[in-house]
Amino acid sequence: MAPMSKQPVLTPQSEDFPRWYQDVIAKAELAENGPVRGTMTIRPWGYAIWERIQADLDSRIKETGHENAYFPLFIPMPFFEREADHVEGFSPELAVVTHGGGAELGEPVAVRPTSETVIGDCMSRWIQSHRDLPLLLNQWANVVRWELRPRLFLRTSEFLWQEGHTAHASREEAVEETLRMHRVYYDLMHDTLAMNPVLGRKTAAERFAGAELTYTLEGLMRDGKALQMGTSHYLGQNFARAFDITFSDTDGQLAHCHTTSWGVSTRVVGSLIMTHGDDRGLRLPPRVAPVQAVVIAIRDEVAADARELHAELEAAGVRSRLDDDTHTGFGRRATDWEIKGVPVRLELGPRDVEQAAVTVVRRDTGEKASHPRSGIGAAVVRLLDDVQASLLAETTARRDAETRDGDGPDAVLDGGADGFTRIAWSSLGEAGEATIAEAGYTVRCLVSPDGGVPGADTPDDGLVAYVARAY
RNA sequence: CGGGACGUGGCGCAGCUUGGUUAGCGCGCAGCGUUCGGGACGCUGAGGUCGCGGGUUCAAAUCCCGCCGUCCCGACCA
Repeated sequence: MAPMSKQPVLTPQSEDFPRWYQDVIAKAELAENGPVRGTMTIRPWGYAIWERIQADLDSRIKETGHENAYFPLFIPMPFFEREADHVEGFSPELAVVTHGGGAELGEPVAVRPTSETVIGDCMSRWIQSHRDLPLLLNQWANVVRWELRPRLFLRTSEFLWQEGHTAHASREEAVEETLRMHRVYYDLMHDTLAMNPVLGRKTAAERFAGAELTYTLEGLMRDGKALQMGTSHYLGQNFARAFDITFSDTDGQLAHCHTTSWGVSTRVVGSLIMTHGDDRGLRLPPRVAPVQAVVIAIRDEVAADARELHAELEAAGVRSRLDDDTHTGFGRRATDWEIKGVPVRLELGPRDVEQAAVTVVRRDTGEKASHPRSGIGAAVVRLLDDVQASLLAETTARRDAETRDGDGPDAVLDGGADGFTRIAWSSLGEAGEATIAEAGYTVRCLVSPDGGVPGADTPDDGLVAYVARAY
């Protein structure tokens, strides 16, 4: 057998990365374009991945004391106009419904691009006293932002996400919440998705419309471009003033709340593809893989053994799938599961059965080995942990190798470099930020010199800018 | 909205310049058989208002006009 040596099914990454991305999405059956430009049909395999992310993040959100709720899709237009920066930021991508019930509406309604406003409106009624605080809410929803240049998962006019919205008595508490959720996102990405994003604070230019502070998680994709994978905002009292979210404090004084919002969307599926994928397809970290191990029965006569093996894996706690579709050639099936990114493949043929063994292939390295049939469950569990760890190690090493230091705008203008360039903010500034923008570079975030996340009161001066081209 | 391209079975394309039999090809799909340890092969078969509307003509996928849609490049974005 000639291992791993077939014609590429996908466009190689080095040849045309965007094309590779599209190929993987199509061939792994993750998603496709919807009939309306910018919309996305998420296919079962893609949705299963999202559901794993969702389940993981949902439990983290609940563990930190938040409750899920659901707010309306339609929002009165005037709501947006109450917060000046917010309207300005979102009006270009707002979808507005002008007709309903066969007639023109007296008041057009917006389709939510985000829910600060409708939720703010509720908060103003739900909060009366400091005893009602903090109010910790989250919703899972779809939102619509009319996009001019859509890309599956990365930028679609409609996408799925989770948006947390909280209200607090003090700035200190709200900031703490903002940073807490920023950290929760990091845990999700690092521990579950095997990604190692750079954590930092957005510059004024990149801040969320209506926020005082925006914290971000910036991943580095395999083509050297950065991707914002999640954000957490301290909204100050901006929305509290706009929506009259007030409470009586312990002294009986009426005060405005401090609010936060934070979100992670189906975009992370795109980042998963571009962080771990290789020329053979997707490589899913075991913890998000809908199927962690696939048992391929090579020939009909081993179908019963394969079924047993599959049951054994399930008993060991592995999300296993049996592929006994021997009608389709072995090679075809092996490649299909590879493209779909299943972390471990167990091939069972007559030779294996004869030797009371099973051929085990790990997706990340392509390594193929024969393993005794006994004790296979525990061995696969160990192997999955290994794959999880090595994907994280690989992407971390890649990020570090593609991060360099520079000084001033010229650091990127001269080099035209991929990856991150670390530049002291003091040598860049808002003028430098504008200059590099013309060459397609942006300050992804500001980080403390020691690599930590800058606190809310840490001034920009003295921080280090991570600069990159971004999606 | 500015610049460029393209709409032909599910997908990818050819045919159009020079109008003329039954609109082809690859992949995919269905049935049968041979295969099966890295995207197998053979045979048979299904599937098309040639984006839409109008015009020219004996005759339009092909020429003309209009419309619609899509994709790529620029200004915004989880």
